[in-house]
Amino acid sequence: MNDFYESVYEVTRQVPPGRVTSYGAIARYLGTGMSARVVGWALNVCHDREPYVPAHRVVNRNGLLTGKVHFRPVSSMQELLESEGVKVEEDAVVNFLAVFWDPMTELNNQSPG
DNA sequence: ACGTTGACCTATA
DNA sequence: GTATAGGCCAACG
Repeated sequence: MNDFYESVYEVTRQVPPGRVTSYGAIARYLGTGMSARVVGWALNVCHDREPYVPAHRVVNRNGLLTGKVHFRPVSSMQELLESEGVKVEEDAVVNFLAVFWDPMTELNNQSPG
């Protein structure tokens, strides 16, 4: 698999439980060289990746579980998030701004507390 | 090789 | 805030 995909999974796995990030955030973190669409595709094939990729922790910039339709069962994505503490209503993350996790800000310059 | 589609984001009115 | 248009890259037909 291309290093690009691995990078996407790397960042996705970096997302802590109880938090969520957006495709664009991952794309931008990698270097905006690619589009957020490709990130989604990488996550689409994540079901075949070796380590477990918490793709359910990735939502669009609106916090909507647009990718839930690709989970089996479809409700697994929401159940997984809720199981981690992320409340979900109407296929949308509750308090998205609070649980929002940005790799380019969390990984680049981790606040010392 | 060409055209269409897709787990998206950004800019403009 | 809502609605419309463009860009980006990869995979499928």
